Amino acid sequence: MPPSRDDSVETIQRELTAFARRARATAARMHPELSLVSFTLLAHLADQQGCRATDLAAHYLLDKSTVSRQVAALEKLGFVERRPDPDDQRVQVLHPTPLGYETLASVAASRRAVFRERLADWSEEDLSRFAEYLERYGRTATRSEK
Amino acid sequence: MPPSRDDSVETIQRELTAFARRARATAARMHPELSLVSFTLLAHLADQQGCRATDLAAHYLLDKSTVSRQVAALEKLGFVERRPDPDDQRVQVLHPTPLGYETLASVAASRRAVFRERLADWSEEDLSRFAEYLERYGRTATRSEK
DNA sequence: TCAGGTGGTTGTATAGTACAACGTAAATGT
DNA sequence: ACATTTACGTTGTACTATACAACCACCTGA
Repeated sequence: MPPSRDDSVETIQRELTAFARRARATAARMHPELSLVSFTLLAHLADQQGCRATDLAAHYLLDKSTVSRQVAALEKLGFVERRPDPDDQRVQVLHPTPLGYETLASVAASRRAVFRERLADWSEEDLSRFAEYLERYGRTATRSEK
Repeated sequence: MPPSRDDSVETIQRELTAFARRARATAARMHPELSLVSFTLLAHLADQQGCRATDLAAHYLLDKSTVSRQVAALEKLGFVERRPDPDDQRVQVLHPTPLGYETLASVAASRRAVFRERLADWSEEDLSRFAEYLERYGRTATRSEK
């Protein structure tokens, strides 16, 4: 007998919740030097080739004060540098430093390794379907939070 | 062209991470009276029909001090009661109170509603496959953290 | 030009978490 | 049987991530 719609929803909810509960601690244990949040912010900077604190806040639905402090921490660690915006003196354009890029690459690699190992015995087809489902879920979830 | 194995792994990682980052805040906004963690602990008590603080800590990989404080908070809110264990005076068996069951049911219902709405336009087949994938992922993830 | 909006920091408060030290109770080994 | 070790739980302390509010400096448009 196939699971009912409600059963599936229940399972999805339970598993995502469990994952959320574990994620931070796991990430922190794996990379004491770069928390889940810092990692994400730094990755975004690398991806965007620099952006403003406000952009980070908007993109991740964080308060600007939170971003301000996270960025300050990243700067203190030497992972991020601030460049003035010639068109607007209020603005600081944030960029990863070479050390930032390096650290990001190494953390990203080791995170990837963990996931890859964890998903080692999945078929290619299952992997791509799982990825698709998560993206789809992420799109609606993000939308409803805005 | 189908995505490569690495692309899929990358996506899965990114989406799960994004979800983790959002989950707590979202849950807190939805249910100020019962955080994600409290909810989870209370749900476990209901599910197990009572258990010890140590069991909660082991099951959720939390420090016993964390559990102690969470339980104290739940008790203060009137959601949990402690019963002595006749066989071991050190032990307190934790049970949801009637109010605890009630609150749990209402929060669970509203959480379910959010998920149901979010997944409303998914086909039954996609839902059940997504649920399966998450369970499968959860099993390996849990194992590798222990 | 000046009123209101924007970018960012800082003060304050809260939740969740870990680790260490502790008290008490049970279990174990000699 | 007693001493040692282990187990359960609490409390003190500290840290991270977070939000909100107050603020300053700067920009923009009527």
